[in-house]
Amino acid sequence: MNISTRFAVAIHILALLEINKGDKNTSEWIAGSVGTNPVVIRRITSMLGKAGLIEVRPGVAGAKLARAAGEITLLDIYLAVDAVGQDSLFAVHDHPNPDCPVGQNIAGAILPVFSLAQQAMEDVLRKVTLEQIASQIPV
Amino acid sequence: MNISTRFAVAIHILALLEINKGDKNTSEWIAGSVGTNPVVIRRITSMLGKAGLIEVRPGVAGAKLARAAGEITLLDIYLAVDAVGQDSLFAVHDHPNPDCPVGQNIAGAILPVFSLAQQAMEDVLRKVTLEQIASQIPV
DNA sequence: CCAACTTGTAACTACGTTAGTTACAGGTTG
DNA sequence: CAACCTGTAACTAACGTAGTTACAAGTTGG
Repeated sequence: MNISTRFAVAIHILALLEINKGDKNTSEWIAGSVGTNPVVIRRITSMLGKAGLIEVRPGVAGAKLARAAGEITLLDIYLAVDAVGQDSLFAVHDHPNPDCPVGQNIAGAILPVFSLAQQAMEDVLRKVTLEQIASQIPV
Repeated sequence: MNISTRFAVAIHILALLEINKGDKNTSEWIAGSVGTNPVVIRRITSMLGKAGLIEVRPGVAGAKLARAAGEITLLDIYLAVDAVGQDSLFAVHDHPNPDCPVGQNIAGAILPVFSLAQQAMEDVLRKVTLEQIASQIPV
């Protein structure tokens, strides 16, 4: 299993908004760069808007960053598009047998490790800003 | 999206084998502790066997660890059960527009970060052994 | 040697998530 | 007011997971 392309597409969209400042970045135009359908873009910009990362208004073409690219981290984007859902990155089976010592204690033994592993991944994303990504794209 | 319970169930199975050394750990018995169907267990023990983590033989009840619990890491198990598939943990959209500077360069800009994030997560799993998990389960 | 048991695996179902699509309501603007 | 946009519902197809039944093939004790 892997994390949905929503996350990568969201980064793509925000990088576009940063680089094409001032132009009219309609969902149709963005879709042309991403290689998908405008509705897919609008679904994601809607999530980014609700998370406060961009400003979008119904009826008004385009969108723009709500704050500087240097102050938007990949973790912000990851959270905005619900990249791993509300659950943990790691799923644990629901009904271990409480009458078995292992069944009773396995969740308690592995959940802390799972949590640390997920945090380590998210910490990497927290340290990278949209500006750092955009700076790698030639104008 | 999250990592399949196969991973957590595999850890559960191996912890059982470590703790119930000597007993006959049939797939049916293990299924009782995990709270699932014996076939689900056999599917996973088959993967663990192919990865060389346990010894199983058709027709012979039970399974046992192929090496000491202190020498089996959670990363070994994670890889054995194909927890994130053969692809990266993070998916990237397939058809960005090569005629757009962003479309052309976005993958190159984000893949290294995705790779680092995945590695950070896997490094945590590498540092935890099955023995450490099993030691948290009272006998 | 055979009856009882086991593993390995195919095949099927049900479910949830994703991505793509069409359609349309409602906001905006020249 | 006409032309354009966003937001979102609804539907489809594809894919992975988990659970299940069924059965072939291996093993073992009496």
